[in-house]
Amino acid sequence: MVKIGITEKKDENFSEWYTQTVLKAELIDYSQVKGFIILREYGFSIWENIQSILDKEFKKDGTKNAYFPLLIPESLLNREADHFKGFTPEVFWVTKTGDSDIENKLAIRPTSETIAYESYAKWIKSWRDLPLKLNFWNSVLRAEIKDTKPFIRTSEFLWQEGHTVHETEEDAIQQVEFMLKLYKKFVNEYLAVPILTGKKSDKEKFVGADYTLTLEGIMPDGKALQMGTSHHLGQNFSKPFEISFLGKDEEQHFAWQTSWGVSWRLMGALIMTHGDDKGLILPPKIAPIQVVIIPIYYDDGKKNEILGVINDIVEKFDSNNIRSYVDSSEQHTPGWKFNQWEMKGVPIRIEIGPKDLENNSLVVVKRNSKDKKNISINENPVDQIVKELDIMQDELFETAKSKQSKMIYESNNYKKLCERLNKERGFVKVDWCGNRDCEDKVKDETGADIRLIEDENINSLCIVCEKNATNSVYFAKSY
RNA sequence: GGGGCGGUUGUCUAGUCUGGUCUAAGAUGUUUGCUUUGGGAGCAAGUGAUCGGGAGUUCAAAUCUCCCUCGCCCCA
Repeated sequence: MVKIGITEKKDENFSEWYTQTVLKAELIDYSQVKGFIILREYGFSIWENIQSILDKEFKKDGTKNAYFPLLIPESLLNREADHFKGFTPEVFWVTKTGDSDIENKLAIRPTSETIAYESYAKWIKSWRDLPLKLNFWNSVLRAEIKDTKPFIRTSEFLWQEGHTVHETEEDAIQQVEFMLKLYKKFVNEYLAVPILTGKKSDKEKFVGADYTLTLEGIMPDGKALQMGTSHHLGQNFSKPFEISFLGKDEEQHFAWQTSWGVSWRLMGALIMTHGDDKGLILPPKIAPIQVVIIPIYYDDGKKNEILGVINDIVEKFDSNNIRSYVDSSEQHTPGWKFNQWEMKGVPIRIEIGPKDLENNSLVVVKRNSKDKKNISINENPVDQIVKELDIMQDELFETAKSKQSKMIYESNNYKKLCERLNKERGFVKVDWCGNRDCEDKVKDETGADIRLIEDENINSLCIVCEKNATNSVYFAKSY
């Protein structure tokens, strides 16, 4: 047999496996420019599914979509000093039009806070204008010099950024927490990826935020992947951008703000979490094609009969909102198609050939378990497949959860913490005093940082300095 | 930020060390025809590469030198 699929095993050479999978499943291709990838139609349709589900949820919460420009004047970008400092090393600048220099250079947006808030300041006059909740589906550019990886770290990425403005701090906090929960629910229920959630340390939070809430995935190689963030911006932007309103008390107040986003990193997490040695495995709820149907025939008579049966099934799939595809191409043998669609992660495959026609049945194969069974054409096969898709969605989540739980450790000994982080990777839960020095010490020794703060106000000792600890946190190496 | 490996046709690989046999080989793909189809079919003919880009050394460069670029891996 010629080996033309994925040639690396997921357990043995995870990085190479990942690269091959995203390329061979035709999710992406590389572009001519370092750090930039082409999202191909199959990959884009996964992103479209993510978009459409989240978009509905945002709108339910009263958030509306808008679009802001790609180019930001430097004067706007540096109005909030911390924010500017945080982003400036990775900003792409536009300095010319044609051959002429631009007098005031323009930043290609690394994120839209500044350009949006300039407008927000003009639009918001009174408490009646609040809350203002907008979301932008766009791409942002942040120069990545090294260690680029499709979906995980690229210089341009697709995402959504939500930007809300509120009358009170309580309202803003509620929004920040609401978005975290919304994201978590989506990631768990649709992507079937288990995550941990919590607060970022001051070192790791979004520059310009009071605090940042995060969703952290644990990839099969034990490294953390930040899969989304929700920021409480406090009044850090409303003050420099003068987003103020006349309150019910007839006084001027600075507004309270939030921003939150998820990117196509979610797709990276999806691929890493579920894939196997044969390629992608896509959870049914997010798969562009949920069921692929492969006809098998030896002569034209059977061919027409089989395609007829398939047409009936496809109609039923359509009316049940099941995304199906019939691979009736004649340039490949069924065996080739089996491998191809497995590589592309389609949850369920149906085979139908002369033998099945005789028995009045279909062969149904599940991508995750490779279980193969016959189901009768007469007994509502579509209903059965709908059920199988539901079951598979759950199975993928359960499998991912049990794998993830094996990579979460606790420790109360500094040496063991370092050993663990250096050797086995994974997340290690420890108690921490809240001091930046202790955080940096672990980073220096292991390369790991605090991925999230889980509990606050605990009563224990810091694993590094052994003074009073205030938080329990997870350390991990990260993408 | 530091280090290592690599780029040869759409894809994968040989050739590079030791320059000449390379007018670049094989597999796979692709096109046409026949034949086949239940786990990556077969035969035949055709197609496809300014050897990542630039400069240099040389009588002669895929091969040596320098610069650039893209990808991958390890470390921080």
